Amino acid sequence: MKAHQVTIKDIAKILGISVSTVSRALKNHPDISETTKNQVNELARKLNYEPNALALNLRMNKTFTIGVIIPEIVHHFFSSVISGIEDVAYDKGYNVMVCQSNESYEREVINAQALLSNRVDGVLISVAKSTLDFNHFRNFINQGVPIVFFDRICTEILTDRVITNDEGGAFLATEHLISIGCRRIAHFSGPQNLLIGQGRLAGYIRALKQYQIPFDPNLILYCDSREAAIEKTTDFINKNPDVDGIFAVNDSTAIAVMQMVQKTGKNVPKDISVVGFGDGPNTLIVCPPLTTVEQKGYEMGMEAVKLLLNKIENETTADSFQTKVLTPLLIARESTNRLQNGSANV
Amino acid sequence: MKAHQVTIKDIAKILGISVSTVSRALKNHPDISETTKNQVNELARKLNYEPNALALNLRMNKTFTIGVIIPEIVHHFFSSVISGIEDVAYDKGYNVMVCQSNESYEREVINAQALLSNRVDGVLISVAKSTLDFNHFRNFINQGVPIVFFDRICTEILTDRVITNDEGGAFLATEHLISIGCRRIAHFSGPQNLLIGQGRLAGYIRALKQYQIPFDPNLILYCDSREAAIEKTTDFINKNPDVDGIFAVNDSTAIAVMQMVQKTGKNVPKDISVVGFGDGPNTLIVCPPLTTVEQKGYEMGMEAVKLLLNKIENETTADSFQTKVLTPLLIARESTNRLQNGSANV
DNA sequence: ATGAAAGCGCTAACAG
DNA sequence: CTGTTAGCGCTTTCAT
Repeated sequence: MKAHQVTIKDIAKILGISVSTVSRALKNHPDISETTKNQVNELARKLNYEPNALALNLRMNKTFTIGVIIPEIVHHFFSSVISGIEDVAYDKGYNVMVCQSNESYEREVINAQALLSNRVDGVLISVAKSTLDFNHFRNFINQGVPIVFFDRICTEILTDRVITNDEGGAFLATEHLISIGCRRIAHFSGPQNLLIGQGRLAGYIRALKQYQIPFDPNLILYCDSREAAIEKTTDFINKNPDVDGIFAVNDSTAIAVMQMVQKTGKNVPKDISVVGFGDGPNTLIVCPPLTTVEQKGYEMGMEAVKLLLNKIENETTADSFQTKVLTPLLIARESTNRLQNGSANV
Repeated sequence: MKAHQVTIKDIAKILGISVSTVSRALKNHPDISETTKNQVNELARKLNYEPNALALNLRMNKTFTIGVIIPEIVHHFFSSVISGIEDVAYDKGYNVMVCQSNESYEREVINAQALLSNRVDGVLISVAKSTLDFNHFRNFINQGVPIVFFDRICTEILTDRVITNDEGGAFLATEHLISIGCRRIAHFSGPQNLLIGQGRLAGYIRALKQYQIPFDPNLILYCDSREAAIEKTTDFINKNPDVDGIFAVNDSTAIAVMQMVQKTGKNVPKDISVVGFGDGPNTLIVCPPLTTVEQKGYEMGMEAVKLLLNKIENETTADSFQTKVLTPLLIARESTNRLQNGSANV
């Protein structure tokens, strides 16, 4: 069914010249006469000629395509990252192939294989929660395909990386809670096999230490999704009625926590102040608006792809790897505002 | 820099057999002896052989890749669609190449060219707001590459389509406002060059007619984003103080409208009830939770890619096109609940 | 059961 | 300035 796609051979035949001349004319090679160039280009346009990227890629051993392996597209942070990746890649003439792992190790392996098979020039990876073995990533290195990890990085493989300073961000969040007077601060944490989870917990602990707030392990609860928060918050609050501040590992958890706290009749921020992490669009919509740590997805995507393109196009940088750390800022909103009577900040 | 990727030639040389034998062994061709097959497969695994998809695609004139052109990835609806596309495509052994138009016609054209050049087997398209000319899409048809439009479709080109029944959804939304007692209902509309904008307006008008509510063109305001709503709502409410219901073309507009209405001191839903369209995650988070029309992005993606794969794999269906219409449902929440005193529905 | 050879569309020496 | 040729990695007739 596929119609015959026009090739340089067709153009050559019609014009009675050789394919190499056509090829060169199309590439504006200086050797070719203006007359020929014009003829070729005109006919190419008329026939709707589209160069066959497959043939080109095969010949050149270069695809101008970069792969992305990401846990989930339906997620404000990750879709922002993709957007950043796409915008930069597009400017440099690269295509992007996005694969979702859906947080599944098996699917991540298959994604990696597909990208390898398609001979992408490089790969950007954010690791799935369930991934514990990293050999499918090592394959890229072995085949000479550069990779860059972002956000959910893998420390076992030496490559470029882009991360948020999670520890620092968590410190800011916790420090902020302390500064507004909270003394019994809970942390709703992420999985501790992910650096993100570790870092955010570490920042929380460091802030407590620095301000000499006693650290109570009972105030740490593994809870990193809206669903988990809805399930666990009420019970946690009942068991720890003196808690006056909560720092959650991400925004959606924080928002759900806030809503559950409100359901118990307590006031946010007066009784319990809440801070999230991520600065997604929901933070402005929820009531009260959520204080959070901004996590710049779009910029992370841009930085990651820049590092990757640098490796792809610069042979010289092959052996030096860098880790780019994005420093997050605290965005204070009503969910931690104990002074005024919180007018909704739209 | 790129390491030499192992080819069937390498395997053939090492084993002292021909490439065709290797090729056949790898494909489990019945002609090949078990011994040879085993040898080949074992060596392939040992050498980390990955078939070169480029060569295969070139040879077969088939890429097992489908392209997607979408206005914006950072958008709950569209990222859900992509997710649906990916999941089905993945099951059928296809890769997905996602391109964002960023609502720009020029970029859409370039995306189309890139996909054409990469010889994707088919394309899924949701048209950019600014697109008025469709020849870049006709190119696909001319080259025998099937396309399916979804959500933001193009009626000028005859293809398969997947849409939401926007008119019906808008009717439901408006009818709901009428049923709770609203009589001065405004519509914050989308651009009228998009069918979506047209359909949602049409449903609104039909509901008014059916329930004999006088239609007042002054109550229709072009306003389809959070930013626009923040800018225009206050003024609109001041000029039309008797408005008691608002149906907005999408959720983010509806949410911003609600927040602005609240800022004027009016109560939602008592004074003004609000309905959105889309059922994104924000609808549950906002206060009060937003009544909306559910728009199933994930399913739309699944349906669209199914239609496409059917066209790709079934020559017979080449000339019959269908339009799949997803019927939306109304999800009633607190933003239109005038009876009780709205306990937040988490 | 296996091999030789052609060809997918394109580029790049090399030769004139 | 243009043509000839080989080859990228793979599949597939056609031989044997």
